[in-house]
Amino acid sequence: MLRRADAHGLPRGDATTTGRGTLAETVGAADRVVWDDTNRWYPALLAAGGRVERAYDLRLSRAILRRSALTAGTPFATRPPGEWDALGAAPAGPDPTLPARPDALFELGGATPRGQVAPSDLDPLPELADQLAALAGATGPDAPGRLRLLVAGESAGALVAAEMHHAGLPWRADVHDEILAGVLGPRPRPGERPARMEELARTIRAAIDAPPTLNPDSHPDLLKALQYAGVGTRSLRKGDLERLDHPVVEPLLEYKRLQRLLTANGWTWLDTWVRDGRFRTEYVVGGVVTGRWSSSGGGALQLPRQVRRAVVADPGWKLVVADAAQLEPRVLAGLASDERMADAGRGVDLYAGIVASGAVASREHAKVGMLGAMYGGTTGDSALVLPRLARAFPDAIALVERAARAGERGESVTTRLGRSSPGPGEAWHAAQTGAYAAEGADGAEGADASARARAQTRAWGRFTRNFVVQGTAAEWALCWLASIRRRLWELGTGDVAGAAAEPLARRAHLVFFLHDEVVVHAPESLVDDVAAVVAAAAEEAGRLLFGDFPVDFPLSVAVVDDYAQAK
DNA sequence: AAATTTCGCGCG
DNA sequence: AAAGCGCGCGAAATTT
Repeated sequence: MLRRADAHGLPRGDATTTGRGTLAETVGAADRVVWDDTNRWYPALLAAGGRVERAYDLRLSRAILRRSALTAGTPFATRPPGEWDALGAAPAGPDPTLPARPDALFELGGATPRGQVAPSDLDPLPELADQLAALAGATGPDAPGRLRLLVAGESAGALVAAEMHHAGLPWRADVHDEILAGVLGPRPRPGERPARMEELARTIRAAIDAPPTLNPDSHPDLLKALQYAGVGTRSLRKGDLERLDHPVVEPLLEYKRLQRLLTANGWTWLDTWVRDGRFRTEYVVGGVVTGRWSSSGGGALQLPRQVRRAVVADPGWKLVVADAAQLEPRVLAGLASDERMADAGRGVDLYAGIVASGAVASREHAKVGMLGAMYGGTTGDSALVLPRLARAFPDAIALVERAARAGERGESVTTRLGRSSPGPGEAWHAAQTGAYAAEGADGAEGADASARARAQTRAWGRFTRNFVVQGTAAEWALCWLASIRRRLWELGTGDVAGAAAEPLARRAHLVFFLHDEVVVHAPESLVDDVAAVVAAAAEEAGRLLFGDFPVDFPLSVAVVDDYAQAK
């Protein structure tokens, strides 16, 4: 069931019951759609050549409003969990241009996974009314406005995610194969190691006098063999191995590097995830508690730099790659209204600005210091320069410290637009009270328990410390994405061949998003406009979050033929 | 045999 | 021993 709504999100006209077949006609004239789950409707609509201008995603918005501290006093937030809370995300797709995902558990219209409610059973109208009431009842500075912006951004993100899945990331399988063959040797037969890796395996065995049966992929066996050969290591981590002085280290690190490429982004990956020159992943909007996106399929948010050369624009097209420079510290400056940090960020390089302010001696110190402040680092250079940063930027540092203390007390924290962190959970509380009981007891066990509890306390403080920054940065990114999407559409079609029936075929469109970075696939004739669009959108995002507070969000923008050229 | 855990590494 | 935040994924080991 769908419902027409006006520009304020208020229902207009009668409810419409529709099947997917008639969806394109049904929403064709609507300026805004409210639906249970973007993933359930939008892929088919896109496949039918449709597009939605604006949407309200009830599932995603509900998740935010049920937990937000800003709506905590409303009946909506305090009601016990209901059917809408059990609503699982629909799978993205099916996309007619792509065969079913190899591991797809179910298809649209098929069985509903255990424990999840089929959305068709639920009436969106009362749910929408409830959510609008919760929004209206939000409390705090600018409360309704901020939360409305957040749910609008989250919903727009869902549109972007579905559209990116539909369009796919241009991917040249032949270039990818070239990269693999260059490093690993030609594609081996199934079950065999690539030539270069087999060679390295032999070198590794020779260096530690191991039998030819030693499989370097077996951690326990390899670790034992290393210890037997007198290589003093207790792990196989790259960082640990690098510190060792032994002839086996170099071939072993090289082997691991190749093994990683082969298993994560090798020929199997190519066969599985690239079809007809496109890589399609499923973006999971709000997949991270902080509001960041995650992805499912192909490890899309971990594409190694090594293979990005295979991301190539179509003939007559370019990739416009834009990333926000030092997004998180800038967001922190805005969150804390720290004018001195905002000043330091006036240029393209905030860390250089911090050095210029005299707070620290080097860019590296500025960087590890800020990262430590936002992550809760307590060791090394990061801890060393923190006091200097705290003196130079007291407001910013105080904000993350407050967030950490709140987490240590078991309280939740909230982003700029109103996304609140989850509580620490039962095990955490149990450890706290358990440790309290153990304090009185003598002996190593009591001390142990309370040490563990303290470590957990601090760990949750680091989580909430980071939550406010990472979560607000994710909100900035949502606003950025939504603005880019709207502005790209307004650019219209480029001077390029393409099917007229396909809305994106001749328009610049988003094809990739990675936390603080976007890739737009654009007809050559539009690249200057696209570069202007992403910059204007970044400015708009900053204004939406921080109003008149003068914090800048500069971008680095590259117009390239392949993704690897961007950095 | 299937499900779950461990380790490690890629990305921001 | 733990260790600065957030993730997804694959192979081998381990458990059921």
